Amino acid sequence: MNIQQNIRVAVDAIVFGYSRRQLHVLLIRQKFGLLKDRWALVGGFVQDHEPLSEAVQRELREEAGISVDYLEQLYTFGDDVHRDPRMRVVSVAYFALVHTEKYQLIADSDAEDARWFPIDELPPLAFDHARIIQTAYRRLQGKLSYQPIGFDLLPEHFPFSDLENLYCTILNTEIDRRNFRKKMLSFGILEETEHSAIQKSGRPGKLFKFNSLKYNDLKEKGFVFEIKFA
Amino acid sequence: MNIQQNIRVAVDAIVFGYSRRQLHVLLIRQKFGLLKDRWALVGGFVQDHEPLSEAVQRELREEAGISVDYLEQLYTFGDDVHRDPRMRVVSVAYFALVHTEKYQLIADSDAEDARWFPIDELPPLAFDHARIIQTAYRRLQGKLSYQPIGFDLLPEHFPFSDLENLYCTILNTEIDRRNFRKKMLSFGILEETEHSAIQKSGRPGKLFKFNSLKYNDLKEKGFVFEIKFA
DNA sequence: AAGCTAATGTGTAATGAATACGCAAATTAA
DNA sequence: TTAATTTGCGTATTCATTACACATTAGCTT
Repeated sequence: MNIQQNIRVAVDAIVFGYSRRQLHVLLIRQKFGLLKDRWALVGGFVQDHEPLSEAVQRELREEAGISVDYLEQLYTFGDDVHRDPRMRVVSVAYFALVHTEKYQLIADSDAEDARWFPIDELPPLAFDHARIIQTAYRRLQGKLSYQPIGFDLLPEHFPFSDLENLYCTILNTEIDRRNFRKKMLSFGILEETEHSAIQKSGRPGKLFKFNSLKYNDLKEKGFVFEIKFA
Repeated sequence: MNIQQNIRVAVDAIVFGYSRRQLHVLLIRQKFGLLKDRWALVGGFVQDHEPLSEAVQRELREEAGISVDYLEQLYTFGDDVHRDPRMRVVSVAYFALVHTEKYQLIADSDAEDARWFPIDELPPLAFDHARIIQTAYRRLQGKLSYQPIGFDLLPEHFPFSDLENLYCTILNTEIDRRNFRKKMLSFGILEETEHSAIQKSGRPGKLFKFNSLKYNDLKEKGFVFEIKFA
């Protein structure tokens, strides 16, 4: 096999977090090169004997100090030959979600020049990263309607209204609170805890937790977690 | 940017065809190397200044002499560092569909060592291509239920029963003929033609054609072409 | 030509899920 | 105490899916 190639393989991670009723994306500030000080996705070149998904996790650790709760391959960007002006780079993008607890940790430690941005207040981005984020956002919206993926964005215990708000903001739609609750509970993947959420006003709500065992059980049986809105 | 990398980027195409009530996959016989005479997917290395999708089309032209009607990126296989025993190869797999007319042309010209295999009668395959085909097959099954993608596997004019059989065989399920017809027609993306299909027995059926203009129109408006089965 | 078989084409009742609400209960703030 | 707010539960209506029935039109057989 004698084919010489001059193409680099990179990975990029679109990490989503949710807090203060907003969807956030993790970005890091470029430290070197032409695009110094521009904001960009976490990412970098893959090492010769490193599986792609491990490369993502390594970059997330090195550049932002986090490990994620959900990771899946999104898309490989390699049709634009000049994505990176310096050389031909094919980038395998991954789509990641983190629980809001970890979220806080990172958001506070700004030392590393890693920061969360609300999805609708993104700064100018390096390369084609704006487009990549749009692709990831659409994927998130799509997945949310037939997979209970939203729990990876919430803390372990949460009031029902937080879950409802998450769906509203990410899908950018209005939901009937009562029907949403009914449908979501009917899946049988939520557990009521003993704790309650104390609030500024109104009746205190019970805290729920996601039961991943029951979820996996149902998923194996081919159950579909479709959730629609009026 | 000083990072030396020794990873090759390849593309592979999973081409599906449909005929004689069976789903088929296009394979080519390896002519060189360790895996000589093994069957494999159409594919090869990407050239330095070539977009990924063009690389796929080039390989399809060079190795099988076809152009496809539908092409979309499937997944990038690069977690198994020894997929290809000779070196590290990251392969971007594409998922393709061809109309049955073209199908016949290829199937007859066996000269190039390109052949169609029924999906459930695949020969031993090179590399991890069996796994890749399984991934593609599942994607096809998934897509079929919410996108009218099946028309890319049929000739321009077809009787309704052919469409129904396509759904049955690919999804491996039984369908109520009457409800399927009703639902499919309700989308408004099919046109009745003047022609009829003459058959061995039974009342002759009208031939239909897929109206891609209407389809694109509805798709833009966010219409969902979901089709379920009992 | 009459009758059988096979496939198409249309209709309709029954079922079940999604939707649109109403309203009581539990808490805080005034 | 009262108003405001949020949770939690219930129910009638609407709409889509499902399960069928049956007439129609052809070829084939006798």
